[in-house]
Amino acid sequence: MQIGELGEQLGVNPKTIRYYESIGLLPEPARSSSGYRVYDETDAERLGFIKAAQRLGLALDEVREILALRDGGQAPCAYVRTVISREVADIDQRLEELHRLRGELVALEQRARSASGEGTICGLIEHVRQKSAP
Amino acid sequence: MQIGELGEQLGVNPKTIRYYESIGLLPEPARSSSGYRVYDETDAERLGFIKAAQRLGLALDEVREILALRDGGQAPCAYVRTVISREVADIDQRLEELHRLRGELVALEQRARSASGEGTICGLIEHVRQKSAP
DNA sequence: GTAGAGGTTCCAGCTAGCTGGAAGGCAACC
DNA sequence: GGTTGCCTTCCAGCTAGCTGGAACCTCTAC
Repeated sequence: MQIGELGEQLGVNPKTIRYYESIGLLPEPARSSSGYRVYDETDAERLGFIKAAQRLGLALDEVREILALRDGGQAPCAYVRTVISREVADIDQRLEELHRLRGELVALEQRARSASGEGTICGLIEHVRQKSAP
Repeated sequence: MQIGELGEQLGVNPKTIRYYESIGLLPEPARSSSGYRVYDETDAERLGFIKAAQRLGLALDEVREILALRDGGQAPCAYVRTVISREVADIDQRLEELHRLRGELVALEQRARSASGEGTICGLIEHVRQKSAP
């Protein structure tokens, strides 16, 4: 498939795909006779992985490192294990914090639910609306 | 406490704290007679919240919105509830993705653990080391 | 009273991660 | 064969989120 289709499929701008290639996140793809980039499902999976990791707050540098580990899957070693452990510990902390944040929000919502019946006017709206007004 | 101490406590650069104030994430603090910013535990808690939310991948704009909800806690209403629900749904998705990513990494580590005894040399090291070399 | 650490404002510049535009090539349809 | 649309490279510019530096003030210790 061409770059446009890949981008469409994953919701990623073709520009971004070329950019990822330029910084070594995606391998240089095959080219058609006319020079167009040609991608396959492996590329799509990889791009999906990048986007998922990114949504979780990983920097592209970290993603690159993880992908490198994944790519060279043949003979991992002690060093690799430490890299992975660090990453997992990091994720665990994020999980915990996300849980806490979620708890806070849910508690807020409880308060919202109990405080007002179906009222649609409150000071908060004004507050929040300021976002849209310059 | 002064800006330096607050920063120290939370691991945040004083510059960053002033920046947060300038974009409305932190309220304008009290000032000492000589014009120094003076903070209390409430500010520390708020800054901690901001940093936690940020580590989870929330943009400062979103953090601002959540803080606004929190601040105006007196009379939440229907609109507020929808904002919160959206945020919670978002978090749930992130939680799920984080779990998946964690699973992948742990699987990778299993492979590492079983493949090599205590070997410290492998192709991966070279690969990963390229990061440090220009 | 002077040195040094830490505070102030203001303004400029930086990194990460894209994104837009120019200038042109290729493919497919009418 | 011309138009439309997607592709190419290259280079510049953008937003978010800081961060560094200049120029100056203030507190504390010697």
